Amino acid sequence: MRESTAAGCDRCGVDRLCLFGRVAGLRIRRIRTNRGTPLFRSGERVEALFAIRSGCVKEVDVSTGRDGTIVNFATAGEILSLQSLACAPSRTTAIAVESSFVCVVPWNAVNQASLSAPRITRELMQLIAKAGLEARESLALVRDKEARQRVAGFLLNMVARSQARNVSTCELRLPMNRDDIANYLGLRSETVSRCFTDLARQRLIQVKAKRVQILEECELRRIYSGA
Amino acid sequence: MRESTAAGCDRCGVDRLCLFGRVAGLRIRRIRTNRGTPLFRSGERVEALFAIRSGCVKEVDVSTGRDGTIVNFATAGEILSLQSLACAPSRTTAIAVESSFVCVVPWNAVNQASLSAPRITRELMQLIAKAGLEARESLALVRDKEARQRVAGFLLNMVARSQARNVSTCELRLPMNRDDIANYLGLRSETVSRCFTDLARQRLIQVKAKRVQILEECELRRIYSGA
DNA sequence: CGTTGAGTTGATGGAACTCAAATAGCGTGG
DNA sequence: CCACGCTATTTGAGTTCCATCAACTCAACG
Repeated sequence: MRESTAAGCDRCGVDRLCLFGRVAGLRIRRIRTNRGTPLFRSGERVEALFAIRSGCVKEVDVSTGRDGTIVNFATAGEILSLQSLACAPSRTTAIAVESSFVCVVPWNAVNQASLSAPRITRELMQLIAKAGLEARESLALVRDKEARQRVAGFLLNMVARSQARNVSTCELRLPMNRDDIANYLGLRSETVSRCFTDLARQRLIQVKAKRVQILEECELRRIYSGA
Repeated sequence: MRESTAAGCDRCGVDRLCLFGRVAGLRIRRIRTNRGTPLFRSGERVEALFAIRSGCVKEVDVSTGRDGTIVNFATAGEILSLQSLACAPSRTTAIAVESSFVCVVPWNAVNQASLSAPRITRELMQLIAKAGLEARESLALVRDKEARQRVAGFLLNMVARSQARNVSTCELRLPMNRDDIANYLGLRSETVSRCFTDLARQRLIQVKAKRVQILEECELRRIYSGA
């Protein structure tokens, strides 16, 4: 709809692609999704790359029984469907956790652009590899860790990602509800809740619904890495 | 040492790269590692892509306290260090689980080759994306699953990977010991052992040390996906 | 035959799940 | 503004599953 370098792109993780894309004439569409609305569904062929401008989108693996498992939360500045080029139909469904603005960059446009500029190819590969590393990190987050550690790690991760784009702050707004957090961490919402109150009782954090303040980041980090 | 298309390359996951590489003059070194020997260590800059020709190599995240956590087993035909281009120093250490033969393909050679042939770039991206997807799968394997399910899923995964290169067979040889399996699955070796005997008691598998026969794959699959 | 290391089995406690009930938030309409 | 209903979250009690620790089996080896 708009020019790809409109206000906010400088904080967007895809900005480099956008800049290169502008050179090659990349067309970028922006869409708005409401809470609960899917960006793409499991089984569909994903033809585009989704860059989250604002809001939060969860990627859900619906193949694993029940209501599926959340494999990733993508927040402002992050990119979705990076590994979709590997398998024709997507294995995940992407659902907005809250109202979100998303840039949609068609894959063939990206590929076009990357043909003319090898640097784009390189950036792209690094982004894909990074997405893989993040999957490994969330693996480390849930395996061998008990509930308190997982929750601590989750908070630290959210803070780090929030600080990557905002000014350094310890005030955190969690876009998703407890059930989603629990799902993502392989726990139950009750357990997550207990951990929150537990950490709050120790004065490491302060919780008020979706607002969390990190009071003792160091101590939290100590808990995460096996207190 | 040898020509890259020597006997066995047709079963190797990297064969396409090798073939293209031959065109561009890729130099491929082959090395042999004994059990316990590291291919590369955490913190080192990984300059090459490692393709396992035979044997088994485990990738260990040593940052997570104790003796580290195994994030991946690479067996014949699979490729290691695909996401190393995303972060300068490797976050994992790669250790041979048994005596292994490995092809070492320098990254700059790969990049050279990919400059001249866009198809190689594309293959490479798909391989990297696939590695990311596999990380997500192993995430699904340990999260929300109880011990029996994890072990069942592990066996199914090993069988599938073994069948991808051998003739279809239900006879399986596990290259790694129980501790490594337990580590990989986020369990204890005792628990893995119990699950094995449990599944064997149900006549779904037959276990004899490192040799496992899959008797009822369907039933195993049923257990994996939440019996 | 004793030693060593890997693997199995048994007994026990603790962490997290389950079910259930209480409480807090939040938007809606009176 | 307050009452209402709805949902999200917190808290409590009982149960299950797995980690822990320890004993035991088995095979390989000198």
